[in-house]
Amino acid sequence: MPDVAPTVSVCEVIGGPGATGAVQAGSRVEVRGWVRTRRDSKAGLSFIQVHDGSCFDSVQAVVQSDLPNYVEDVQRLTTGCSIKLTGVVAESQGKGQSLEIHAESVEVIGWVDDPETYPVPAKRHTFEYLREVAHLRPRTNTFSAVARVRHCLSQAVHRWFDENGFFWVHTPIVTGSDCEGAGEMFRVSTLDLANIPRTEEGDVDFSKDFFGRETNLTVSGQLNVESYCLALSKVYTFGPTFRAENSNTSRHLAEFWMIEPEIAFADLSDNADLAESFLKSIFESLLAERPDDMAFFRDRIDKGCIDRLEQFVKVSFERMEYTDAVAALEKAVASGTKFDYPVSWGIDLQSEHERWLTEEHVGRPIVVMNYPKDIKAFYMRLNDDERTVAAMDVLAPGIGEIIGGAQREERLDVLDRRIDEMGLDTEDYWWYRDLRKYGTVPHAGFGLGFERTMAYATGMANVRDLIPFPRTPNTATF
RNA sequence: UCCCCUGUAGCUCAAUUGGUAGAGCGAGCGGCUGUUAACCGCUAGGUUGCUGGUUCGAGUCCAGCCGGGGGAGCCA
Repeated sequence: MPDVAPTVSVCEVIGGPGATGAVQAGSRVEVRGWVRTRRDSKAGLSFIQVHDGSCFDSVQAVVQSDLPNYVEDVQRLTTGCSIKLTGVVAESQGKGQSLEIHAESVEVIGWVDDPETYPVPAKRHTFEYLREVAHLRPRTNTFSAVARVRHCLSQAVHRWFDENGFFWVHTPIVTGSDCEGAGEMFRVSTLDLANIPRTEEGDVDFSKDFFGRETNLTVSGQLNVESYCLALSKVYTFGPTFRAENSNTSRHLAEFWMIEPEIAFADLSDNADLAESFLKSIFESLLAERPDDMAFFRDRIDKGCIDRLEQFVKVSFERMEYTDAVAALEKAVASGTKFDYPVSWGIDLQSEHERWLTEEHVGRPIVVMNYPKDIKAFYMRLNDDERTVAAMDVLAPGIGEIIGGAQREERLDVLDRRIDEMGLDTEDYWWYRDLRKYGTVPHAGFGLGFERTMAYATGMANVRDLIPFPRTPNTATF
């Protein structure tokens, strides 16, 4: 018997997703991880479930009572203890797993001081409770699965863009642009709050601040990424985004991650094509790479999640003009469907309308295109009808809007007119306008909320449970 | 920010018309078992979110505050 056993992951031992197959029955290995449960048999052995996060399932270690530290250590193990064990991988005699580890030694690395107070014992917990122990919730089945899915989708995002000729652009987190216009912003400042410098007029004197001007956390990388788009043709951002809106819903976070591709020499239809093939691809990757976690979400969280994704990657998105969407809604109202908000051309679609369109009307993802110009941002391209802009929203059943995007206004005169109409100041957009002065091209892009995408994929109902440490109004504990 | 619901043991919840708190899970101890949401028995554990009020008496009624959840708006 060799003295050294190679250290391997639980995933390698039990042959989970992505395992290399290097570990077979008969291999002698070392495994490190945390105890999920311990079951004693008075026949003189204990069963320890060990997880290390490398895949969904834990591995069962079978420990005989003749180990020297069986009584003083092994029989005192409780949920959450960290251990290092060596042993031989073997076919299991019991049901529930095919392979297990017959332990030759068990070393306790870290005890759980007081099992009575361990916040995540092996029992059911509500998600609300687990948010209060966000530092320990990744040890639960659900949150380790969420973490792996998050990683898998993140990698799939970068891989897809890379393989399709996109460049990842790191747009700034701190922005001096006060004109991003996508909601309330968090101020970034080093001014002494107890002693704020004032101008002669009595206003806050931001020239004394760190950047010599007013700065905030970004609400979108779009304006910045457009400049790289008009040089590198196909670009994207993927990073944190901050909104200081006082939003208290299962779909909003103050800090969330957003994916924003931007493509040059492209129109709204190209944009919708991009959204569709991109989304399909990352979901295909998820289905292929995390069957263990997805099976868990199907069994315990949302029965339909796998079917839904399999459908999603097969079926083409429904595309619908805003005008036709409103017509469909009006027709529904005429035949008895009740909405809290009235429907007519010119309104922004309410959540209930979007839900009806995607869930009732077509039953799958839908791209709504060409919205009235008055309800959309200044930078969206004005259509020839002069009433609508080339905007699009992708709506998904159960989650609502996951993508908002548009073809951008590339004509300087029209852009200036729109800035004017919106009561904004063209001076503030000098560099953005430069992009239209010097070699402008039609271009388009969109923003995809990463946590919402995860919610759609997993069936998890609240975006607060899809980001490791959620930030919401009144909550930034961890 | 608005509307609704909610706050009792470590966790999830009970407590009849106001009469000073119970269960399940978890934890500890013991029994049993190649066990696996294990099972059986025993034990410990609560100034009922906070402050004030009504009452002989408040978990229960009232007011304010704080926390949590759901929905709306805003959006991703």
